[in-house]
Amino acid sequence: MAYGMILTIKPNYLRFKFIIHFLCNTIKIRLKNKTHVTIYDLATELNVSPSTISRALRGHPSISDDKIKTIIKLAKKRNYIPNDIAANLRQNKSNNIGVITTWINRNFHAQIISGVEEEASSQGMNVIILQSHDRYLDEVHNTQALLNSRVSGLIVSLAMETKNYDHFLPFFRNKIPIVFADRVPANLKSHKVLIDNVKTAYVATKHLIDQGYKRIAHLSGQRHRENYRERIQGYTKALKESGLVVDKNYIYELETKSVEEGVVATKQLLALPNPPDAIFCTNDNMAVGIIQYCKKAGIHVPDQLAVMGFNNDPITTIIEPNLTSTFNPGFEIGKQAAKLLLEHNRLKWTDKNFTTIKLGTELVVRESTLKKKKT
Amino acid sequence: MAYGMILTIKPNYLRFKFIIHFLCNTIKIRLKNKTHVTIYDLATELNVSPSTISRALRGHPSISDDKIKTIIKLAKKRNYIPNDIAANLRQNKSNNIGVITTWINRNFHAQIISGVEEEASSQGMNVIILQSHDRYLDEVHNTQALLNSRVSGLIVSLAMETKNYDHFLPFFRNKIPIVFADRVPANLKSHKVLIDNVKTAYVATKHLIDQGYKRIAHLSGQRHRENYRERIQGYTKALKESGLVVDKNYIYELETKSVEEGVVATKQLLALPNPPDAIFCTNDNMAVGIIQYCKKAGIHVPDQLAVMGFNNDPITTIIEPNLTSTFNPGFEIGKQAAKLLLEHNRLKWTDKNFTTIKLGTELVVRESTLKKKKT
DNA sequence: TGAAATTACGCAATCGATTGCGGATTTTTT
DNA sequence: AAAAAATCCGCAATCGATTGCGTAATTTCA
Repeated sequence: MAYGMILTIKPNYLRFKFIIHFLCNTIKIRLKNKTHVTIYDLATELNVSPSTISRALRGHPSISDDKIKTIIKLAKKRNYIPNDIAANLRQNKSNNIGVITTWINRNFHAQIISGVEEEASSQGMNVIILQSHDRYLDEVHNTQALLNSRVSGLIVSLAMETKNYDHFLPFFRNKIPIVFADRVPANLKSHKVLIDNVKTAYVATKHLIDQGYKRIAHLSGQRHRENYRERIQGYTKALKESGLVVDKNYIYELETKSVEEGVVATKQLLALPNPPDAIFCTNDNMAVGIIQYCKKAGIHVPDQLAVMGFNNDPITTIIEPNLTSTFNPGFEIGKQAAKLLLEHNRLKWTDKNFTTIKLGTELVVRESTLKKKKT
Repeated sequence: MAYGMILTIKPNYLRFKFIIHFLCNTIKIRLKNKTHVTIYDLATELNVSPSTISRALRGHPSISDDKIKTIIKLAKKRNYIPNDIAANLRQNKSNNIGVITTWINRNFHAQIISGVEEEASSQGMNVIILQSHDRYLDEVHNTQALLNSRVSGLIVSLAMETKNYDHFLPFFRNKIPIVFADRVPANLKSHKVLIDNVKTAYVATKHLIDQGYKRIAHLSGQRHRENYRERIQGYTKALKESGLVVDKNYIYELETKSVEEGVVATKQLLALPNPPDAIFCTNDNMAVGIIQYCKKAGIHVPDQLAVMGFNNDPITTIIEPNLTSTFNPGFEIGKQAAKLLLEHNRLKWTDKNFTTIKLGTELVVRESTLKKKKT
């Protein structure tokens, strides 16, 4: 018995409409047990074609205003929900963009995602987020998943481990735009949104030098990840310009850049025969951890040791002494990346005109690097 | 001229295969300009049916091992990428779940998302994230988008503004499971994963009382959001049990719970004829902001004023004095929510057996509420 | 008034993978 | 050796929305 069943008639069956109706009412065969209302249901009810429904719902000019109103009214009444999956299949594109980040719960990266989400959803796009946990294999796996789900674009912040970029090739092959955000690959032609790492690190180091610090250490990430290589470059450049020696023992290429790693490095540095009088960290967490360690160890910051961070995380104004850092516009990076991506999709794909956007940063001086105490 | 074109033959056209081939090679008509390889392409090349390709790629037992190997080999060679959109349409479900949160870049919520992502991606699901910014209209809009994209489930942390839950009804109607996480609706039957807000607030308040504080204020969120109502309940319960008066002027229902709001409230509290000697905040940011304000204002924490937070954010161990707070398992909430959701999808939908998971919390005592100084 | 142009809508193919049903071979059983 | 049972695979419908092409009906123009 077919109670509460819904019969949808596909176009190629329209000619059998009455026959099927007859059969249903006679033999009471359950043809379907649907949950969602489709345009065919609406079409059957209004005795028009599905094309008309589709066009009406999207305000196509070739449908009369009367009909449009009637159709929209019925759609609401029947709780019609457009099926994006079907539309996407037909149009060979999806309305979501993928984001591969390292860790969602790191402030700076959350900022980026937040920016992406804001821009994307303002343009009717959804954001699919995957984490690589800084692992190469996770990143590869993520690209695979996003490829299968046919995202219309990809925003990536590279994992620390990643050295090979072949997993991005399918995107280029299939003309799916990629925008690298913050963690970008040096030798891959693509869209990029990032900060000027060399300059930012240079300015930060210069500030330390200007404050009179002579032996400046640098805790960075691994050199093969261009962000850190460039920061090391900027750091080195500043030292050289000021006639200071660049000591390899003063440069750490950390794996996780965790507080623990930072403190271990600090201990080693301070145990050197000629210990540093300043440490420039590549993130704020480490810097804060180091300041806390110093307090315990009775080392005065900034008099005995200056500490400088990176990213201008909210914690910079909580730790005492307040942490000098550099403001990097995470939210804006995400926003620009999304904008670039969506803009790209409106144009033709050309391999040549990849855009690189470098956003400005700002040194934020606080007490942790001020040799002369504030009054 | 058709150079580099790919010809895909749909099943109902297989019989015209040779005719079409002939025509193409003769008239050189461009039939298609495809980017992605499909199972039809593979089928044509291997001279088998698309069904065989589909089954082979998914290891269906009725396909011989030989053929499976050949097909997988060719798929790799041709860089075949399965089209989830098509599969999803056919199967009437998608492989992504939606998450509506308030703010991605708030630590606690980022933790939840992180948990969701971890569990979901371990089960081959993608996570679509949308932000409500604590606004009702954004939340409604977000549900709409996720409905259209046919997510196979929804995880929601309610916006502060939300009082009406009708926008979730379509999900129930269409049997799309919803799991509310942390910010749950009291009067809606659904899956829920959260903490015991009453108990947690009770324990926190009790701790203050035990420390000897008599006039305890509470900065909370708006009462219609059940999290905050329940925390106020727990707070009230503790006071009453200890024979302390519950003063309405001591309870604030804040809108944004920002540092600014918190400090303004604190100033008002301290200006009362009978000012509080302890403030229990519903998040850590406010609490830290208040401590910082107290330092400027020359008010000693915890001697003159105790400050307690909520969530156990990393900043609790950075501020001085360290902030007493309650550990709430954000990551675990997200993970459990995702697990519950995916489990649900494997079972039959029944309106009756909604699950509520309450996760344990933990009071983390630090200096900001210790009247007798630590030694 | 007859021809040309508009208006308004329908037909059926299409996107790409999945799957119930059935059939042709081959293998096993009796 | 005939019958029964596996084995392996193809056919064509299906999911739901979109869209090029075509046409009937109506309006405009000459």
